[in-house]
Amino acid sequence: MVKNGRKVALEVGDHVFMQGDSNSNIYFVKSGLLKAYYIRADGKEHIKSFLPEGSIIGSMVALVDGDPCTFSLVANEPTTAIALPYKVLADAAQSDIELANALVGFLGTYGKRKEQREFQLLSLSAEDRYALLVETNPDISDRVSQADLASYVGITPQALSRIKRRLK
Amino acid sequence: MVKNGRKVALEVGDHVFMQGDSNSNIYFVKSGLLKAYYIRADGKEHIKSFLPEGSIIGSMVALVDGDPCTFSLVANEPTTAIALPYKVLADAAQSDIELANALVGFLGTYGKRKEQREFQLLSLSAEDRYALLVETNPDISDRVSQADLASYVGITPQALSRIKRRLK
DNA sequence: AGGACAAATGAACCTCGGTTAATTACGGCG
DNA sequence: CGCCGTAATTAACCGAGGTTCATTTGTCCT
Repeated sequence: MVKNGRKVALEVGDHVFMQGDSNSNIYFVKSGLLKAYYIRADGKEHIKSFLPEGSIIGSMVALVDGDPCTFSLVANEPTTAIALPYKVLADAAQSDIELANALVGFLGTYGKRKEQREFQLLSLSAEDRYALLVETNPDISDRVSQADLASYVGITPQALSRIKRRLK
Repeated sequence: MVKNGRKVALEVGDHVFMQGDSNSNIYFVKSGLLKAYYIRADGKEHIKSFLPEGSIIGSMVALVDGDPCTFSLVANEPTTAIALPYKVLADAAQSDIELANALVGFLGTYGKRKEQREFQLLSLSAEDRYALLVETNPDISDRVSQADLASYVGITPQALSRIKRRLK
């Protein structure tokens, strides 16, 4: 099924889609690193997640309801990915039990990830979230800028710098 | 399918499950109001979500991986719900295409909700989150205590009191 | 009506992170 | 090597929210 997808090659800074676009594809990241982020009305950016090779991503509301994407997706490194329209997947799943269950697996994993993120944002301090990120994803924290790390944690680069000093 | 579930009746304060329990049921809230919350190591509570009648809830990691529940679920009003083991659902979905697609629908909706919550926690101030809650769920904000509202928004009751005053 | 307990508000003080702006690394690259 | 643009750090100030504790407002109960 995935083999039917369209291959996408991206240079650093290329966007897969922008917040507000109509785009109901699911993307399978083959190599490189994507960055998903929100832009607020006042222009501030907030990083939603990092998507290294092996990740699967799409805007849930765009996939499920066909609404405009709620975030932007950009390449942080030269990246290759496979694009597959969700509708194709969902339609095929109507008659393909195996595919339907694969979809269940994907959605379950996605829900799990978001549940963890919700917990972290709700119950952990910025310092704890940073420490957790470094501990669980040392590779990621090496591959992105301080500013992006800070944005992911939900603070400014300056605050992250302070935290790093505190942690000595 | 849902008819095969076990009926659960709860008084105010009764727990459906506690954080750390093994419980891989999906619950369909028929009437009343449930409250999902995390307990941190230091004893602080943080409300994950309110589940009024019509909601569907379960601990995603418990459902998908069989891990201990990551949060507690308690009745905030006298509540009736239907409990259905996720495994039963998932297994039945292996051979029932319609059910599999219903499951896809549930998981998609769940992912959407969590995506929105992530956005709010990451990009909105406490004041904005409170205003948004009152605007989109006026019923909920009437049915729960100030302390619970504050906990959901991610602040203390005192801070919420200040915010309300600011908003006059 | 009065009493008792919980919920909500208010005030004083403190801390963390935001803001702004200056300063110091750290690459390319001519 | 020195220049320049970007990233990272540091500092000074400010404001939102946390903490603690006191006070007020409810609400239920008899």
